[in-house]
Amino acid sequence: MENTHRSGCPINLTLEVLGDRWSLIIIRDIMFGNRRHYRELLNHSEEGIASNILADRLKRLVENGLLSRRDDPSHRQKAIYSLTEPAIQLVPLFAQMGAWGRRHMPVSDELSIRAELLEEGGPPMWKEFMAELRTLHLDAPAAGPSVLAGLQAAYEEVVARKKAG
Amino acid sequence: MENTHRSGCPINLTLEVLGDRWSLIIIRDIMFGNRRHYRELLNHSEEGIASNILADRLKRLVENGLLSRRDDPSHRQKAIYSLTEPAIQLVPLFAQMGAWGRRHMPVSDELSIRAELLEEGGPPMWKEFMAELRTLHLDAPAAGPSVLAGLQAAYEEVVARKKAG
DNA sequence: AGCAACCGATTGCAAAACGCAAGTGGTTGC
DNA sequence: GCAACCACTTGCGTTTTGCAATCGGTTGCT
Repeated sequence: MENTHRSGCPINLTLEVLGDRWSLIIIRDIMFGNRRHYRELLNHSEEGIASNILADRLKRLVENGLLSRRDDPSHRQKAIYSLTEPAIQLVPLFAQMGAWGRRHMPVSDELSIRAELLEEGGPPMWKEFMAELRTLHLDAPAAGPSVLAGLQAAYEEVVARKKAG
Repeated sequence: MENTHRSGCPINLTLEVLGDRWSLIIIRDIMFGNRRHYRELLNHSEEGIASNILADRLKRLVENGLLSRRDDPSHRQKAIYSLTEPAIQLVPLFAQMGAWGRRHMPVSDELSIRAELLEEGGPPMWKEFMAELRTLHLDAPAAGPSVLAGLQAAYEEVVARKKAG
């Protein structure tokens, strides 16, 4: 028993694992941006995470069972980070966080379009998205059209429209 | 422009306001435990928050518009903290956090019964609960039976059963 | 074979946040 | 008048964060 918890409350325990300023950012980038390597997470980070923080969080998230890490067969030094089933089940939480942020915080258009679609899609879309994440991260059999591709296309359309207009 | 944000992403902005180990704990205690005074939050804290951290978080949450603070007419020194509408709209987020924690973390029975009921009740119950919170915190007109009382009764029943059994 | 670019981190260091215990100045009830 | 209570604050040692530079190893290109 290395780990002593503050309390057995579900909300507290969730906060003990995910309650900091970076853990969910990293999971978000893996989930919605399909960034699977350390270097991708570091260089494309919208929020500018520091390399030591990223390394620490990846380690903690793997220890806590939210990510898995395996070697990349294409490069002896590369590691591939994947979502685990518990992390995939954070989709509804992300949807609610996005919906709340969109309503109450000064979000930007291009970065909130995905949250908007995810909110409008509701639980059926979340389930579909989770199934897709399982095929990407857990080697589950693929099925149906891609929610991720739809979200990405919508994002790129907003970016393009902003650039044009 | 006092505040510079890491990015305009809704999830990031939500984390900038709520992404620490205490802010949501405090809102949870006000929301589900109806603790409205500093001393109540401090002394009945399941997780043992320190007094300076509590003071700092209350200040920040008021500054960020999640709580409001007003004088208690019954005691010149007492302050009453209330949820604002943005904080009340965190109910679905709490429901998802509780559901996730219950599935993936070592929760205790008596502290997770409320999360279970909130999950089972689904969006209709959340809406009802939010309406009730508005009457408690925003002086909205009261209506219907009390979700909060139901959650509290269920919690106390589990506690009593544990004590007896 | 040599070399630049890239790989996932690690290190050093200063600043900020945290956690604990004690204390502050004031109010209330008896 | 006095103990209990009120919302906080202070001091201080520990931990975490953020930033920049660096590490030893791998890869692709020539």
